[in-house]
Amino acid sequence: MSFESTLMRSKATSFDIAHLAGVSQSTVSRALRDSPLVNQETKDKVKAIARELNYKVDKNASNLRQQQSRTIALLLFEDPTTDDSLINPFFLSMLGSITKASALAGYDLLISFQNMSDDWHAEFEDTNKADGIILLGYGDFVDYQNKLSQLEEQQTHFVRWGAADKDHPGVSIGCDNYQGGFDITQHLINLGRKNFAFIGGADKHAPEFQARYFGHRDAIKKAGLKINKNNQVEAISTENSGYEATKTLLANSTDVDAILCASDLIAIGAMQACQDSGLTIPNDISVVGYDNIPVSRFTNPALTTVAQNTSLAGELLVSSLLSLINGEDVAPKLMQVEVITRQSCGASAIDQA
Amino acid sequence: MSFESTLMRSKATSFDIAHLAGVSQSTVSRALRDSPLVNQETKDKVKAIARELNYKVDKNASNLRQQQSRTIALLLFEDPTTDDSLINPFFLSMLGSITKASALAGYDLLISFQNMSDDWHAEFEDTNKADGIILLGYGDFVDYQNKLSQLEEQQTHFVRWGAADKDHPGVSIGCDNYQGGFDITQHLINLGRKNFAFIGGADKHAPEFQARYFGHRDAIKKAGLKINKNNQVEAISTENSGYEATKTLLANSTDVDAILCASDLIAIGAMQACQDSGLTIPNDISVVGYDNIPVSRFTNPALTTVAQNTSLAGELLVSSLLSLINGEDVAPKLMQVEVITRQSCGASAIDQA
DNA sequence: CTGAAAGCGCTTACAG
DNA sequence: CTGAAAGCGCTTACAG
Repeated sequence: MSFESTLMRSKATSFDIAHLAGVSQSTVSRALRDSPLVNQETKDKVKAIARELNYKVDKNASNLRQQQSRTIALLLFEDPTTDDSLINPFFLSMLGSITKASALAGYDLLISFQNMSDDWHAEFEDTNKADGIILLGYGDFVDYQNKLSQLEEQQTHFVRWGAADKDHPGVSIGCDNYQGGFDITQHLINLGRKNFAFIGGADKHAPEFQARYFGHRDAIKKAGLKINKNNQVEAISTENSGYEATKTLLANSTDVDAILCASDLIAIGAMQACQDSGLTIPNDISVVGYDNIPVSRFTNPALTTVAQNTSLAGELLVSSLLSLINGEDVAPKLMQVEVITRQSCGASAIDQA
Repeated sequence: MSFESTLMRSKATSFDIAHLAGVSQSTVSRALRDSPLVNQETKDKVKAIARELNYKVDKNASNLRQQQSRTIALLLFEDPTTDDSLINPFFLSMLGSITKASALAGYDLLISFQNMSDDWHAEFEDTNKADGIILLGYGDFVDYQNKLSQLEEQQTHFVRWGAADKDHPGVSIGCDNYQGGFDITQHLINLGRKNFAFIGGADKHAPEFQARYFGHRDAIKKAGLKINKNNQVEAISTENSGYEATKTLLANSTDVDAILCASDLIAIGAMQACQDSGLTIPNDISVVGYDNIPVSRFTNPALTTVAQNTSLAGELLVSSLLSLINGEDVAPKLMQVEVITRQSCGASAIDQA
């Protein structure tokens, strides 16, 4: 036992202040919350004493009484990552704006991994630890969807980052993945590329990736070019998975001149695989990504990619959730995307030709 | 008003379970917490009903009664960043392990920016929202130190990432910055570099940077090389600041052949400034960084830097804080660093010469 | 092994 | 404008 724990200060309560101010505890409570019922002089006196005693309202008592927590839970999917971060860098880039938006709204932000508890669907709101939940990421969408349905059944307040789809439960905030896939493919077509490959899932287990694939496919069709189904290779969003998938692709297809990766992490692995196979990017082959993660401007060559506005995303996630908590109806939101042209697509080389 | 809010489910309480199980509410409480006092059959019955009703213990009530929150507050300094992330990437890389370590210990993690509230030094523990605080980052250490002293005075439980120093308040977990500065400079000396510059603060406003500088300086001295005081240029940890400082350096000193940057972010700006000035890295000049942030392996050329074990750091931060909360004495911890050799130092070129 | 009761520190309806 | 009282949903000392 340390010295400290024996000497532990006991925190002041509203009764202590009431005693010192010569008023009732109810008046203290009202004064501190700036109730119009309380005389200004009384307020001033109470506040002065509170300040002096370093008094802070006990959140547990206050929350219990008011049956709310003024807290948002942010649940992150624990991703497999190359480094020790455990979190997809794209989500990491939203964290600042989510934190800021929560604070500005007067809400605390609780952060946790989704898979640390089987009960994450109930853990937060049912215990009154949080008034609502923000969900970032998932492993397999099909499994995830079941959990979402449970959340909805239990009338939990939640919003999630991801693909908007009428069949999917809950309110989603996401970018227009179809358009992103279309636009960046169109960009490659404009650059003269003809034989495309897509690295990443293209089925319902990863609906964002799937929408990107559909946009990609439709841009190719519209240009009257050929689609080779064998040139779509599954990958999860990691460098390693992108590397392996690209190795597989290159072993089977020798004429590919452009690879669209479903994420920047995949693209980093894909570039490495191309280079290890003796291909020069972008001269022999274009490689582009999706997400515009911080690393993407530093890869060699710098990665052409699709940017999603993470700052706005964070704000929308928070504001939508708060609306939901307030009992308002909230529509899913679809944000615009932007193609970021750098070197890996071959834009500069070809543009100047 | 939406349909939902009218139909709001009312959560089950321990009294509901007691009623259904035909026992007292105290017994329900004991059974749910697996008290050895309760008969196994009673426990089973109570637990079954709780599961069925989707019952969860109300945290506010439980915390209020127990006068603890089982929550840790993580306070991040809001950094100026080039993108919208607002958080230094080095701290971001600790987030996963902190989150994980907290969850494993049964603690919730509250996350907030330090500067969102003037009162952050009291906001969390005094309100019983958190049992203790983890501090990551700061702007100016001198200002920060005052806040730390206040925290200590109020007997708040806190740990911080940073330089251990007997004069600094509180328990710190950090890496051996002196050694890191020494080792990477020694590495450059081994490579044949002779005229050094240091970009970053070297005074008490940034003690980690200062320790790195001292290590740097002592390595140069030990090798019998000259130290040019004008070759230390102030910079905060951003790419832009690193860029500007390096521009200033290059305008005044033409013979520098190696730059040690106090952080990777600074180094990224420094490399850009060198390249913009027509210098080739590492042929004309070596540039090395500190932190081994995710981006550092992708810069062009890849950045030689000093790695700090962020995964272990997160775990130590959490475990130290929990010890403090439990009234144990906790010693500051100093972790070892490791030089990560990549291309920007010129190792491969020179090694092979 | 179980129950009745107190109490954690607030907010707020009720009464004046 | 102010106060006395109830009650939010638990945990735990006390009594049996």
